[in-house]
Amino acid sequence: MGTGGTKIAGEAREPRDLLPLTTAVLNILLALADRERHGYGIMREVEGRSGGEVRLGSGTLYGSIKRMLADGLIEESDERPDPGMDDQRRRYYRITDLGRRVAGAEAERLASLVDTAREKKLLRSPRQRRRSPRGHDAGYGT
Amino acid sequence: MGTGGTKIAGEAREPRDLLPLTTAVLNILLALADRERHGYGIMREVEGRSGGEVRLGSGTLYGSIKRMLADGLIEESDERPDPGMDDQRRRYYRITDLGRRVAGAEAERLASLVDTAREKKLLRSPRQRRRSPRGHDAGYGT
DNA sequence: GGCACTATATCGATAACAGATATATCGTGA
DNA sequence: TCACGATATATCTGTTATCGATATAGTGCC
Repeated sequence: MGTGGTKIAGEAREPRDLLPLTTAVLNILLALADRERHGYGIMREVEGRSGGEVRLGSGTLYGSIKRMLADGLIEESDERPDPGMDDQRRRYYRITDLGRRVAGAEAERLASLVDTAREKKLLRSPRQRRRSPRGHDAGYGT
Repeated sequence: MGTGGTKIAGEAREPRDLLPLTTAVLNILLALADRERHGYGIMREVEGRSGGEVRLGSGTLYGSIKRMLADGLIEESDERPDPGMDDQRRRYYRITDLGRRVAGAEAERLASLVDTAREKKLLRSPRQRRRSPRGHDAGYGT
């Protein structure tokens, strides 16, 4: 995953063996952190959360999902979270405990880089809030 | 640059054309933020700052430097910051204004991801300080 | 002189990426 | 009912970044 990571696919049981993550993988884990979603729903959540700036190509999305399944970061769900709308093409995914720990470890790693950037005066505001105008989870995933 | 980035090498004049950055490129920019350094010195600064966890391979390092020069993120310096120790093999680099802006923009992007991870309860501590036992800039670069 | 460390650079194999393409289903409205 | 745009998954191709190995050589010290 890293582009630049040390990991043994399919055998890793500890978060650090899977780090660092690519932005795509981290974004997918973040999208799945609060609820199960299907691939296309993940795509829209990421795009919505970033205000349209981050976009996952379908090749990146489905390629990442395949690898993440093999690594045990996510797993497929049999449930249909949206009973009223049962599109049979959809495949839903759920984040695993390992996925949570890996995402947390990666976020800590990034937070450390951000801290360094602050210390070295590369970030203007010491603590800024930039969120998109509207909520980032309105309707995605259904 | 990204693994996953939209940029036109050599033509970009605005930070966003160069985003997202790879971890390697961001680390190099952070290492150069407070002083000029040569390649090997960058390598040790990154390793030291992360407590030995992040390591830049030489292929990654010099390949990144070449691209960053082409993109105008860094430039070569003629000065010898360490007069007493003048190793002629060394090539020193300096961060450019563009490099500063790009690093800042990237750090903001990452800070946004970290915020999302906090909101979704993937980070235990809301604000942690993890620095290596000793200062991270003791002696590197000389 | 000999040796470890410093220092830059390139090469090959691998992995991840974007975007295009393929295929098919779904919802809506003419 | 049929056409169409949006939804949805999947694969393929070309490009790029990465690691680790390899090459080459200067430096400091005993």
